[in-house]
This record gives sequence, C-alpha cells and structure tokens, in this order.
Amino acid sequence: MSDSKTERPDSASAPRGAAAGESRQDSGPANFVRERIASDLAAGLNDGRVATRFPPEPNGYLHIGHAKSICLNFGMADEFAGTCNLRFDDTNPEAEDTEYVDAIREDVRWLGFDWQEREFFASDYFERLYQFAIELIKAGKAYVCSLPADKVREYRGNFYQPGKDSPDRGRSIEENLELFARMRAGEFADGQYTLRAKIDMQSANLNLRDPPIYRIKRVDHHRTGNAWPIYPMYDFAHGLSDALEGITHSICTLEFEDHRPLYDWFLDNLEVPARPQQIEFARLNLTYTVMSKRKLAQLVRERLVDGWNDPRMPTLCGMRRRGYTPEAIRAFVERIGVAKRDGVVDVSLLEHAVREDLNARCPRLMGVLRPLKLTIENFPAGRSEMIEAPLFPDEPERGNRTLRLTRTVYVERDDFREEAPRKWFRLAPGKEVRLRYACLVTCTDVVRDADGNVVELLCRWDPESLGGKSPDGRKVKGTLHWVSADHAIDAEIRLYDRLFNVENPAAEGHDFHEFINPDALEVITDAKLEPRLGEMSPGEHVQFERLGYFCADQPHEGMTVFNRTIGLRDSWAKLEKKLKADS
RNA sequence: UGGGGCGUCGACAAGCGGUAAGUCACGGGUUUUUGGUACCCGCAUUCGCAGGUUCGAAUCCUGCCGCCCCAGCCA
Repeated sequence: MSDSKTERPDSASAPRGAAAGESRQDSGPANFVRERIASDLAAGLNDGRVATRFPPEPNGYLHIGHAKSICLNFGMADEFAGTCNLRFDDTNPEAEDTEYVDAIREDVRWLGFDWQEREFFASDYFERLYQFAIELIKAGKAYVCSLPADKVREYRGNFYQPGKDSPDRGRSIEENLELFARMRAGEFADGQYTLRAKIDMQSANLNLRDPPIYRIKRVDHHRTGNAWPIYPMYDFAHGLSDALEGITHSICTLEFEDHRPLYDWFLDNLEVPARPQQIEFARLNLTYTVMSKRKLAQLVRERLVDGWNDPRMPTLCGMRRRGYTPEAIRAFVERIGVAKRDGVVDVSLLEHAVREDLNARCPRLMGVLRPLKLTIENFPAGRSEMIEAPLFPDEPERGNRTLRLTRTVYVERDDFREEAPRKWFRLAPGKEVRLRYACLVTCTDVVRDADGNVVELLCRWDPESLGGKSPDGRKVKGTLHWVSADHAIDAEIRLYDRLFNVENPAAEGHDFHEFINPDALEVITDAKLEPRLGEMSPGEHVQFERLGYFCADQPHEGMTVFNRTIGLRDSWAKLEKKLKADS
C-alpha cells in the first residue's frame, strides 16, 4: 500500500515534463473523472486513498471498448498512486465460464496492466452478500416475493404508470427470513421466489420499484459449483463488492447512470466498510465495427469470423493477432479522451495510432504480394549481386541484411501498367524505375500468355546504378520493392480490411449482416518474400516496404504466414482517384 | 404522458465569466532510393436555437429544439 496522502498527480509527473512549466502531457488530456478524483482527494475523502477496479463479466472476450475502461481504471490508480483491482463480476453462472476468465487475464496483462495479487471474484463474496441480504430483511427493507416473472413485470408498471405493491410486500420479517433461508437451502424451483429490496413502487426511476436482488437459479457456477442455488443480481452485488474491496471510485458506463440511486441505496441501508461512489462515462463506439458482446458472440457463433481472435474482430485478442500493439491501443485510448457524451470515434484515429507506433518500431523488409516476373536481359544469368540494405533506413546504424540481385526478380503486379496514367512513375513500357537498393531498370518489352495477359516484364538495367543510385543525376521518381526469383520464399499473406462496409453497422432498422464486408479478408497464397522474413516468429512486427505493416502468424501447412495489420497511407490511390474524377 | 443524461469544426475533445487548445480526417507545400516517414501551412468571427443577466457569455439564468439510456428473476 502506498501512502500518498499529499501526492498530487502534477507533482508526481513533474520530473518527466522538463519543458513547459505546468504542462502535464503524460497524464493525457483533461477529463472529468480525473478532476473528480483530484477534488475528492483535495477534500480529504477516503483518507487520500484512490482505489478503482475493472469489473468484467467472464461471459465473453474483451474488446477495444473494454480497453478504454481498463486504461481509465488502471490509469487513474497509477496516476494517483492508488490501486486497481481486477474483479470478475460473476453473478450469473448461466453465461459465464473459466475460459473467459483466462482470456480476460491474458488480455489485461497484454495491454500492460498489473493487478498484482488483487484479483477478485464477486463469487468470493457470495456468503457475505447473503449476510447483507439477511441484514436488509431484518431491517424490514427486503422481502421474499412469490410473484412470477411476468407478474413482477406487470406490477412494476411502466414509464407512465406507477407500480403496484407486491402482495408479499408486507410479509413479516420472520417469514422473510425463513423463506430466504429455504431459498438458500435449495428448497424451491427456479423462479418460484425472489428476494426484493423494499424501496418505492411509485418511484419515477424503475430501478427503485422494489428491484429483485436474489433469484433462484439451480445452475452450477464455474467457481462455486453447486454451492449456491440462489445468485445475487448485479445492482446488489456490484456496489457491495466495491464496498468490501474498499473501492473509492467505481467507474462504469453511462447506461448505469440511473442505477446509481440504487447503488447508493444499498450502501446507505447496510452496514458497509467503505463508501464508494459510482462515476459514469461514455463507452467507446468505433466506426465500421460492432462493439456489443452479443453481436461479437453472434459473429463467432455464426462462423462469420474464425473465432474471437479473428484479426477482423475488435477484440483485444483479435487485434493482437492482427498486429496491433498494446502501446498503440493505449495511445489511441489516451487520445479519444473520457467524457459523458456518447459518440462514435472514427477508426482512422485507431489506424493512425497503430501506424505511428509501428512506424517507430518496425524493421523494413521487402515482400511481393502479387508477383510479376521481371527479367533483366542484360544481367548475366548466373550472376548474384550481394547488396547490403538497411533494416531501418532512417537509422542505418541499426543493421543491415543482405539482398540478392539476380537476372530475374519479382515485382508487384500493381506496379506495372501497360498504359501509364498521368503522374504515374512506376513501371510501364519504356519507363525507367528504381528497384529499391538494387538498380535502375527500364522496361523494354512484355511477355504475354495465350490469353494476352502480361506474364513477364523484360527490362534492361544500367550497371552504373548498382545500389539504386542515379549515376548521372537523372531523376527516377519511382522506386519499387522487389525480391529475387532465385532466393525468395513463398508465403501466405492475409489481407484484412474493415469488417463492415458502413460506418454504423448496428444502425437501427437494419440487420448488421447486410453490412458485412465480404472483402474484409483476402488470402494470398503465392506471395514472394525476401528470405529474412522466413525467420520471424509469430507476433513479430515488420513493415513490408511500400505496402504496410504485417505481423507474423503461426505457419500454415508449412508456409510462412503474415497478417496485414494496416496498409501504409496511399497518396497515389488518392491522387489517382482525383485524376479520374477530374477527367 | 415519466425518469436519467448529453448537445463546442466531418470525427474525438479541451474550455470552469475575459474574448474558441489539441488529435484524427481533409486541402496545399518541403524533404525523401518507401507516392511511407518527418516537417511547414490552411481548416469553428463561432460554441443546438431563442431570449435575458453582464462592460464582457461556449461558460450564468429562462424557454424551446435535438440525440442517447431506462419497463431482464442480464451485466
């Protein structure tokens, strides 16, 4: 436990921000949660302690939306020298499973956060929560209700109609105690009884109309097995778990805003060891994807993707396989900020964050996705020129690898056009281009197959240009990536794109299925890569020059596999589009 | 016909009565053996609308309008 009563975030980070006086760059943009915590601290609340928690329900995998919550909760704890617990909110055994518990742990750790020994489960508190319920009954503030689900709904009323009291509302404390004990003992069938908080059936807030707090569910729990035939509801369990853990700031999403009076009611009416407060912020929405667990689970179940970790998924494990880095995700989350207005963040912000991170860390190598043979006619057949090329062109001191220039190489099919459009400075009949680090070649002829398709380019090189230099200073604007036909390795490349082709696939009045992008995955099985790429291990990041950032995956049928994380910005594509539009 | 929130550039988002930060996107340019990167420039006379208070309002008041959430024995 760190004792940091007087430690302010500013002073804590001051030594790092040497530049401008009071700047607090490293804590991210200002936000109301940080402000609240700071003012609570200033007011001397909670003995200067800050304790948060990240409370996932283990019924699905974590996604980028959770990352926002994780970064916020762990971030606030870090910043204020506090703690952040990992708590599994496992009060509904029907949907939950240890598979998810394990995956969640892995993802949080991967994102870069450490909850140390503070891993908890709401199910750890079942006995204590049960005692809290008894305390409520004894105070005349909870009762066992025999109304079936549909009747409860009916008695609850609606937005415009007040509710009606349950016929069991006046049940004696003794009888409530006995019935509740029998519920716990497993004497009743599912749904036969519920324990309800006795609050106010007239309340304008439906959550306060005697909400059920315990239901009978004779279902095995992934951790407590068959020890409990009754399980507490979220509203009851969550705030009390917070109190038991000494949480000071219970940060959750906007839809719980009108649960807050209920959250407070339990804390006010029970003898609790701490008094946490709930603070709500807007959950993350991203364009061109869906974020609800239900829809993600549906994509998996219906085999529209290859599982929770399919690189097209916005899940953390999917993004990891896609090649996203924790640093990129954290930078992204920092930039989008934290506020209460719900909106949709443009994916381009996320894409920018990955490019930025990958640009700084990736070695540059060459791979050809759609190979087109290029033969240098005036290059001797048996000759193999060794070329030292930098792995990090902007930082040559970080090392080289050797390239082999041979008479026949592969270039990208997209880099050749029989008819060069305006401003095209790649290959075309008669055009001279540079093969990166190798030499200048001029296309002299093309070879076609029986159907007239170009299957090979015939070129002549300028021997003086070895290394790619322009011997006489002549301008050669185009530089292409290439690999030696004699030395290249074969590889499978998976090209990923947005899972949906509209900004908001979850739009009302539509089924998201109609927006699934059929081209979100393209598999190329005949890519040619420079040999060094065959030595990378799964998870390694690399830039294929001029193409994008790729991440090595598990070999497939003995072949090297790379997943494309994100393409490079393509200003030619933009230019061409404009050119076409203009004409 | 109820309750709870929220409305600042195309998208996020600062702003907390003293005269609209930043990021992404977009447009233009410089450098470049990645049409990448980096760098430079431009991009809200206006803060949902209408009144009011004030020397002064995105910030305070009033009234409208719009959007989101709530009627699980889910979380």
